[in-house]
Amino acid sequence: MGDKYDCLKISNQLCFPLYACSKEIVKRYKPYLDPIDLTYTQYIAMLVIWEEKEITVKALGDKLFLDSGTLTPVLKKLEQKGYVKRSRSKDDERNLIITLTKEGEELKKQASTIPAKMGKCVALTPDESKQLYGLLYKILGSFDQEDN
Amino acid sequence: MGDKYDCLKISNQLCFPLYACSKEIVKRYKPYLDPIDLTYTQYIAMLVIWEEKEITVKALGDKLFLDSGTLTPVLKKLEQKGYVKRSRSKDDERNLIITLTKEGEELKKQASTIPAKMGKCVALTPDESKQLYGLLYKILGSFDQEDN
DNA sequence: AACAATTTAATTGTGTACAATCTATTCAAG
DNA sequence: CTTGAATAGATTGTACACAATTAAATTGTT
Repeated sequence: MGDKYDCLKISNQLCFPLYACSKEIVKRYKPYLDPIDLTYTQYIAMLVIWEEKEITVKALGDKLFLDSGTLTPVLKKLEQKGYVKRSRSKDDERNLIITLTKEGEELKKQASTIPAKMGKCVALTPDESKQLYGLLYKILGSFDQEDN
Repeated sequence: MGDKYDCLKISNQLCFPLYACSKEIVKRYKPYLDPIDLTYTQYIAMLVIWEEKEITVKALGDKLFLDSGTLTPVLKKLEQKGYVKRSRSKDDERNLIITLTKEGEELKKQASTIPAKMGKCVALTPDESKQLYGLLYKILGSFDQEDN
């Protein structure tokens, strides 16, 4: 039992269940996001925009761990759907400021029922969820540091 | 503190750190996978193929939580790189069997150093890693059940 | 002021992911 | 044996995700 290639077994990888779990949960958002015409990526962008009211693409990217290559098309989509406005900062023309439209603000009400519905789909006790949350943010925190 | 929209705060989501953590770790595989000319998806496919020696696309998809829409191009790429062979089963022509080539088998040696290198990049104690692993597979297990 | 270095977004190209559909093969009921 | 249902892969279309590059604006130094 156990040769020198055991380390390559899929069941010995930590990254794989992380990757699979993430994908499977994101997939389960779809039935709840379809009615408000958002994809998962658009949804988490909206979460931050709802919270911040106004944010640059750079700051949004830092919070979501996404770069402009991903965010530019996502934000153009959200603008096209009428949920946000994109405009350059007067202070510094390099910055693109994202702000909410009235429709975007309205959407918040409908979205507010989603977290509770999704909570039921994760088969963990509240305590286990808290543990998982803590472990994930411990990893993410270490990444923030190494990136300075 | 805490209004009725607190549930929408990004810091109250469990899925988001899962999604971010998965992406960030996958990204950190790149320096180790580039030298053997594999992407992360190609790598996890190879992990299973190394283990199984011979597997159908369907069985591979079940293990990786991926469907043929994703796997077909990935496996064609791996074939093109000379690491695997794709051929229909004689028993049941619907099944496509993936087998290792000699080059694919050789690659295993070079890949075997990767897990240890990646282990260092995750800032968890061995005990925490075990905890995280357990929680993730608890979630994945519950998904397997609901899918029958 | 002048210009090199930095910063912010946008763009381009490659590679997933996945829903929906299609095709070929096999299975199952009559 | 035959037709309808089921199964396995492939295909198509949409949407990320990210590396690498580009372009515009700003900052720092002289």
